[in-house]
Amino acid sequence: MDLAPARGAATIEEVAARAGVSRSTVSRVVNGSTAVSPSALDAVRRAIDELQYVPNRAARSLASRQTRAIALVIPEQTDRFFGDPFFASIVAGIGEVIGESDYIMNMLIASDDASAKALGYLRSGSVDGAIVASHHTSDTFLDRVADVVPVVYGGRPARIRADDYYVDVDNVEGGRLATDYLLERGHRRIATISGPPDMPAGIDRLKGFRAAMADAGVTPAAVENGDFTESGGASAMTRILAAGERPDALFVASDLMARGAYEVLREKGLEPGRDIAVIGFDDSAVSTAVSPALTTVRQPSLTQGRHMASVLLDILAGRPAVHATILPTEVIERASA
Amino acid sequence: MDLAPARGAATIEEVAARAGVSRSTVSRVVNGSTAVSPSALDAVRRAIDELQYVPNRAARSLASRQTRAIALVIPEQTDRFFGDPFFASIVAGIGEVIGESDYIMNMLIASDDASAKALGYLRSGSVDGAIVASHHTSDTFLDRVADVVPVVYGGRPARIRADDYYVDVDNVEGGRLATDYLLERGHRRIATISGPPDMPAGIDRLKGFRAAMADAGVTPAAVENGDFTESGGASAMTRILAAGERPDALFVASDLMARGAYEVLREKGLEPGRDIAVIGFDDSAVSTAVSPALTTVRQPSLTQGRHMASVLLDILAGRPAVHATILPTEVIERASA
DNA sequence: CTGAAAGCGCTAACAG
DNA sequence: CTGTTAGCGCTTTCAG
Repeated sequence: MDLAPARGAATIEEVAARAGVSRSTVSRVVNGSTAVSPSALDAVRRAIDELQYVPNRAARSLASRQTRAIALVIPEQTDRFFGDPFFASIVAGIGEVIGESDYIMNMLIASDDASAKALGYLRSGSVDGAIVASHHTSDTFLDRVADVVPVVYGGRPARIRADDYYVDVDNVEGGRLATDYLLERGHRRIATISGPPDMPAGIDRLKGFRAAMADAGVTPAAVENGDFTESGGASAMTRILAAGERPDALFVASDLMARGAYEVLREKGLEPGRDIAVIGFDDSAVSTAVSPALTTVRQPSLTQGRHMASVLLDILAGRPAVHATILPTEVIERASA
Repeated sequence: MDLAPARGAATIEEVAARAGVSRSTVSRVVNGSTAVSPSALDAVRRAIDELQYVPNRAARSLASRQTRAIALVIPEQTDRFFGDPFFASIVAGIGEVIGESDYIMNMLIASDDASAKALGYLRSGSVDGAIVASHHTSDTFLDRVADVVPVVYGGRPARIRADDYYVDVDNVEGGRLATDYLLERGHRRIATISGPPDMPAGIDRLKGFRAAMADAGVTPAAVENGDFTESGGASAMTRILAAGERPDALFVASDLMARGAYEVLREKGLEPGRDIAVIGFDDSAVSTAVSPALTTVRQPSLTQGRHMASVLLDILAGRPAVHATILPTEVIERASA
């Protein structure tokens, strides 16, 4: 705030003057062009250093028509975003890959009330592309983003369009695996706490559950939907228990909801893993934090995040990119089922 | 991607042409100037609508020398950021206030390996100001941010400079309150699991602990530092128990660490709240999620977040802003102490 | 109330 | 290898 190029950073012009070259030459070294003589390169580097020069991003993007920035859009309320370990993994995976690129990533929490602003931002040419971390069928504003910049979705979009890009886990298969696991162990009064009916992940896991049950000729004991939160899982559990005949096994579409179910079960004097088999979905940190440790369907969220980022980078680089990537799931056996 | 202004959004020029006015007039309506005739205003609005015009942010910021964006910098590893409910509250508070302004907020996770990139971003004129959500003494790169844009720190900066702005909770007082609470209930063999020694919040809470103990003429049974994570709390607890005489009370500098301590205590057959009094710090969601519910020191994180955002908005608007805001803490009595 | 003109700081052909 | 010349899309005086 004192020495250095005063307040109001140095410009390329000043660097050029100090190095005794033209703006173009400075621009070349900044952008790593090889066509610069060693002496010029040296002079420019020194000047940049002395002036603490950092190119102005707005000017750069205006001239080059690209921003070297991507947005990570989170269409969720803040508390759900932070409350679910799933997002932590996704973000970590994305951050890892973007971190190695020369793009900067900025996260936008686009909860309902902030979606208009987020949309405006994305449409104003502020980023070269976007990753949308989760998806509700009600997120219509997202469609308008894809009209302006390349978008990669986390999870199958509610309405797939031919040129969409997305990375998903095989939720249908995961739901089926979980259900088969329960079926194989002789359970027949199987209930499920499903995900929200407005999210593809929720819909697909339930679909897998239903398919497995149908294949086995077994009728579901109960189907209640939660919203992927702990409290949502708890109230779904309460409803199931209130409904009548107690199930002997339970497929819960997310670990967090399973934790909520655990609590309700215990309140009713039912011990998970002993009185009722419970299998979750995610294999997030909560599955080992609860007791008994939760048997669950593992979904590779970190990998999913990495893939999303790679696909976007491919698109931006003009490389051929895969439209649909589906990652496998597997049952992780622990103590609850 | 088809109709509308093709790919490559409409420009102000096109809007002006369509509305039959000059660029200046379009600019005026976009920026809400009153000096526009009703008829022109109407024509421009219609044109904007038809063309789906959104001003280019780069061009705008280049010309106006402001970005209408602020950065929320998180100098933490991704897993700690997501793992600690403290950040959820801070972000929610900030988001709330920024959401009502016409600034857009972008979150930057500036973990060690990403800090150079983040710094470059902040210095490239991409934002008008920044909020730094937490602070380690090792975060020297942050000092260089403050040289370029106004910064508001969450928590007292490690080295305060005269013109710094920050919003903190009274950590020293909080540590003292917690300790006094234990002392007043007759405990004398009091240990503490402190925060990381490189974070002001950790340092200050420990300082309060020490001051209260000294005032009471009692020597601490043990002082072990954790790192504000659950596992850090667990290993600190293990060390305390291994060290010798078992304490009868424990002040843990964060709820999350207290949860870790709970586990270790139980493994050793010690029941929190019965065999050993435990008081935490934060009053985050985990304090009621654990059993027995954790007596803790409440810090108003949501409020802190709101304040941080307000201060930054004040600065940016050229309004007088408060340099240091210190928020009060209070003990919330529950079952563990 | 409105248009013309002059940049903001940078990149990108285009000559040399 | 290097400088010159045009803009990128917008805001902002300054006249009128």
